Amino acid sequence: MAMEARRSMCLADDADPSEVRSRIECLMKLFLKSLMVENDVAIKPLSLISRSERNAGADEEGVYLMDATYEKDFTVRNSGKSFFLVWKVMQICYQLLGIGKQATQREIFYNILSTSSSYITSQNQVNSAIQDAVAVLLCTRRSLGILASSKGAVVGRLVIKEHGGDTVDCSNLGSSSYPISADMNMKQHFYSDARYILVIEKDAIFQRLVEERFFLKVPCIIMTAKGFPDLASRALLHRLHQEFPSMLIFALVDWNPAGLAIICTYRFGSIRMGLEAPRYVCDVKWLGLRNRDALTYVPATAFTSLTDRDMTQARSLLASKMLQNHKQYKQEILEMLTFGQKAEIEALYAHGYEFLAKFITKKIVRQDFI
DNA sequence: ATGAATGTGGCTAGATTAGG
DNA sequence: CCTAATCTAGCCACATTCAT
Repeated sequence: MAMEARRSMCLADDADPSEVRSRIECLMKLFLKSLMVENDVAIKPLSLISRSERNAGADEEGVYLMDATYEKDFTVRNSGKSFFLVWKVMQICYQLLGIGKQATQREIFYNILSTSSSYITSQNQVNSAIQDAVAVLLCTRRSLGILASSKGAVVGRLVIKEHGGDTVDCSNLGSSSYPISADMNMKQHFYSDARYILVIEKDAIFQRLVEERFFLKVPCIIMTAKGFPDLASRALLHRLHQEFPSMLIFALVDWNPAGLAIICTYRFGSIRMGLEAPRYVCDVKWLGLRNRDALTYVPATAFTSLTDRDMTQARSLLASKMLQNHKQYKQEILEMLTFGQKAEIEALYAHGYEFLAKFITKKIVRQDFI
């Protein structure tokens, strides 16, 4: 305990390209030096911030990592591949930064596939190598020139002025929405007269609200990441939160453990990306569906039983560090476990298609969120 | 031809297992 | 204890296959 208390919070820098490049050069020099020591040739291991639960902490602001490290050693059996991939990622990033370009995870995957295909079998390996690179260099993915590709969309009372000069009014897109692009970085300017930001779990529900032009009735910005939030959507929400700190942010998710997990990812971030988590989190409120909503509005036939997996996820959420100070969230999930059932947002359609908008409006007016 | 069912892939988180 | 490697799960988009 005393050991942990002494550990300090660790954060990845948003360093500029030359700084990142010099960190990579520095590592490479140390690596080469280790090979040239007379009578004691050795391959220097890489030192990374540990992304294990033990090295994580959580406070009101969200998840963070402390400074415990581990060594990724080329000479240890089974570690060679992952050791190589981290270097490979750093090499690609070094080149990207040199020419001032950026690439998505997917592009980096194909890049490695085309040059060193025997080292990888799936994108997952490259993704974790990228996270390892962040943990070695202590700089953000963005500063490495890695873009987070996105599946999210945004609509409503938001005007986006591109750096180049193009202006998009997200309240005037007809029945379409504005895709959250991978490089929504610090260059755009945002203008808005909204009072709320609505984060919707499911695209189908999002589309319904777009169709009804819900943002005309309630002054809001509506966004969705279409399922589990990707980094780009989280980054946009974080940015909007900073631009418009007075706007309240609400999340509308299914009434199941995964719904809360989605809220937690927006609200607290994740341990895996703990070094960057503080750059993505924002104060999301849980609007619905919650226990009382489900019991009040969801017809009995629309409930389904919690699966083993749901219950595992629920228990893991209850035990997680980030929820320890959030009694209300824990209470909700406990009640869900007791009830043993779950329900989807679509279940509200039992009261007609217009009910969804009424439901959301009522919840906001009554300040019924946690 | 049309629309439903099925499969694949991309993204995320987390669980599991083997091994030190 | 720890990590690496591999799976699973949920979400969606998109493509393919299958039955009408």
